[in-house]
Parts: sequence; C-alpha cells; structure tokens
Amino acid sequence: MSKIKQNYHHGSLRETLLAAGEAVLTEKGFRGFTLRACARRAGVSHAAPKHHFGDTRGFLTELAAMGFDRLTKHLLDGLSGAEDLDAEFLAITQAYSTFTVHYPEHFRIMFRGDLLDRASSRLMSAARKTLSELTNVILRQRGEPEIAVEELDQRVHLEDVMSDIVIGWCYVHGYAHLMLEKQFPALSKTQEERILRNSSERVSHLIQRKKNVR
Amino acid sequence: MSKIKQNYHHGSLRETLLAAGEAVLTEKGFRGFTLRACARRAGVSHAAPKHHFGDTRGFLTELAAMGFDRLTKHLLDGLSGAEDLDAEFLAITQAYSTFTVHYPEHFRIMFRGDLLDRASSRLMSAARKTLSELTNVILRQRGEPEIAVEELDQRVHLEDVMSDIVIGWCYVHGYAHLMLEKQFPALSKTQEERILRNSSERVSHLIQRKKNVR
DNA sequence: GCTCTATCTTTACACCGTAAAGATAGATTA
DNA sequence: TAATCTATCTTTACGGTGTAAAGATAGAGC
Repeated sequence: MSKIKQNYHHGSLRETLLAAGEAVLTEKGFRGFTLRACARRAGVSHAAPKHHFGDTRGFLTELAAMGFDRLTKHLLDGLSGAEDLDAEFLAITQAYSTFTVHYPEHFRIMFRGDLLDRASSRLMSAARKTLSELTNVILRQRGEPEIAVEELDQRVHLEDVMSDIVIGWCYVHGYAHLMLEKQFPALSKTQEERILRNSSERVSHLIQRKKNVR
Repeated sequence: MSKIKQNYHHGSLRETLLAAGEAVLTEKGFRGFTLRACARRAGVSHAAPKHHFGDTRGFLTELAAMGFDRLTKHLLDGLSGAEDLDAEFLAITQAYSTFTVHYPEHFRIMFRGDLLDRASSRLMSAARKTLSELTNVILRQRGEPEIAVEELDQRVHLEDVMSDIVIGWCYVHGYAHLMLEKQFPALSKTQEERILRNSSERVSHLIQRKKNVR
C-alpha cells in the first residue's frame, strides 16, 4: 500500500506539491511554471497550493530556498575531494558551475529578488548558508579558521576579509552565470577546462598571497 | 501637431510599442510585463504587437537587445574619464554595476536564455558588442592593442587572453549581479565603495601583472 | 481606378492567479 | 461518546493573459 490516498485530506500535500513544482520547473522552465500545472501534477484541485504557499511568489520562494539548500550540499560534495588550497578553490568554482547544469531553472530563480519573497527567513537563511560555505573556503585560502553561519556578520564587516569574499564570490558566481547563459564565445571542452583551471588558480593565488600582492 | 495620429495605420507603432514596453517593464517589472499591457499603453489593440514582435519572447528579445545597446553605451561613458589602467578597470566595474541601478529589470532579462530568442542575431550582436568593450579594457590592461568586434572570435581562442577575459568579466558581472540582488551582507556605502576599490584594483593588477604572478 | 499588401482590429478560446464560499474529516473538548 | 473546532482541500467565479484566425483599413504600386 503506497502513500497514495484518495482521501479528501491528502496528508502530505505540501511535500507532494513541492516535488510536483520541481518537476514542472525542471521540465517546462520558468515560463511554464504555473500553480495550476503544479496542482494538476500533484493530482489535486487547482486552488490547493494556496493554503500551503499563499501565492506564486511564495511557492517560488520555497523552491528557490530548496535550490540554495541543494547548492550548499553540492558545494560541500565538490569540496570533499580537494587536497590543497588551489584544488579547493577550483573545486568550489566547478561545483558552483556544475550546479547550474543540473538545476538551471532553479539557479535562474534563486537570484531574482523580483520574483521571490525577499523577507522570507527560510530563503534568507538558505542563501546565507551557501555564502557561509563559500566564505569558509575563502578563509581557508587566507589561512584563517572557519566560522559558523551565525558569526558571518561580525567577520564580514572587516573590509579586509570582505574584499576577498567579493573577489571570490563574484568570480565563482559570474563564471557559473555567464556559462549557464552561454555568454562566452564558443570554445572546446578542453579549452574551457584549461581556461577554468588557469583563471581559478590565479584568482585563488590572489586571495592566498594577498599581502604580497598589494 | 504631435506625431499622434488616430489613423488606422499608426505609422510608427513599432517604436511606440518599444517605448511602451520599456515603461511597462520598468514600472511593473517582469511579472507585470504583458503584451496586452504594452498594447494598452501604446493605445492600440491588444493583438497589435504580434505583427511587430511575433510573441512575448520576441518582444522581450528586442528589449534585451536594447538593454545591451544601452549597457555598451553606459560602459563607454563610464570609461571616458579614466586616466590610468587601474582607474579604467574600476570605472568599467562601476559602470557595469550602476547600469543595474538604472535598468534593473532590463538587466534581469538580458542574461536569461530561457526567456529570450537565443538565435536572434539582433540580440547576439548587441551582446557581442558589450563583450567587445569589456575585452578592449582587458586588452589595454595587458598592454595590447584594441580589436574590433569582428576580430573577437580569432583573438578569443587564445587561452592566454581568454583567461584574462574570464577573470575580468566574471568579476565585473558577478559583482553587478550579486549587488543588484542584494546577496552580500549589508554594508555602509563607504564600506561598499572601499571594498569595491580595493577588490577591483587587485583584480586589475592580476590582469596587468599576469606574467609576474604566475 | 484597381489590386496588392502590410498593418491594425475584432473575435474567440483555453489557460492563468487568486478570491470566496463550501465540503470534509481529523483533532479537541466537554 | 457527542459536539464543536480547525486545518485542509474543492468548487465556483471573475478578470486578465497569450495567441490564433478572420476581418477591416489604407497606403503603394500598377
């Protein structure tokens, strides 16, 4: 006996709707993502999502938050095999970028304040965790101890650290975004990889050897 | 006597619709952007846009292309005052970023392959021109002569140059994008500016002194 | 003066978000 | 146990949307 109940009360509709929403977003893209399509896929009346997510914005906000959760995990996975600082920075750049290959539609809504509920603490804390992973990579590059998510704000006010975080995140995020949207001139896979290795290594050295460079 | 004609044939409907479209996009954002709203604003029947732009995607593609045109001009304006290499790289970073302040909704659709007609040569060449401006800044940083848009593909295959372009564009684009969507922890204006100056200077030095750094 | 053709309008339809009111049934309370 | 409460889901309703298709208009070319 599966979980499927034909009862009036579904029992776990929220989860079912989220799964349906992810499927719709993945298959049809943002333009094809409608509350009614999600409801249809979940086998439920078209107004059912309202109780769980309020409106489209609320639904998308939850999906974006799930995207950040998944990105965070994806980054940690990618990082796990790296053996030195250079490899670690390359790994996080690659992981951030390959995330867009696996979840392009998620990535496209994750960084869009106009579509999401910016005030959502669920979304904010999920995004914050992603930044915290990236920050820890930067801190390790600098030879400093890691910090917890909660300490982020205190450390981050130091312009010294923040400058490195900005360089690192902008490079990593920009690379992933511009690659996803195919903005770079067409290159072969091997060229692409060589350029990624070379550029990421140079950026990581910039962060590692900061005091010498200035 | 203004251009307004109440004739059946408008005469310059395409331009009028584009202006209306920009206004709608700016005022209502992407979610509020509808063909019918644009037609209403242009004082024309709701199906009128079809003949000029085909469908929503076609209309958005043209608006995105106009966004790239404007971004290119914006970059050139920002660059004009810079007196040395460091100032030039800072200037283009700032210009790219302030563009998102003036045209946030344009920027949000410009880098979205899922909403636009990727095959549009109008869009492609507009985006290409933007990249070409950025490339010329990078080339100047490297102490090399500028190139024309048409030469882009030949030069860009050189991994050496491309690595610098990637670093430069990813940093500039990532900064603008993440700033627009307020992904960095809240900072004061002066802190923000100091961090921008510091980070952009370091990135530009990385490109200028490439051979020394490696 | 005639037709051609691009341009714009009208009509039509399926779909959408979301508000509001009704139905259901598990949980709570007495 | 019985009555009520409450969260959850459905039904109904409405104005708005994209876009297809057919009709109206008027300038251009012959």
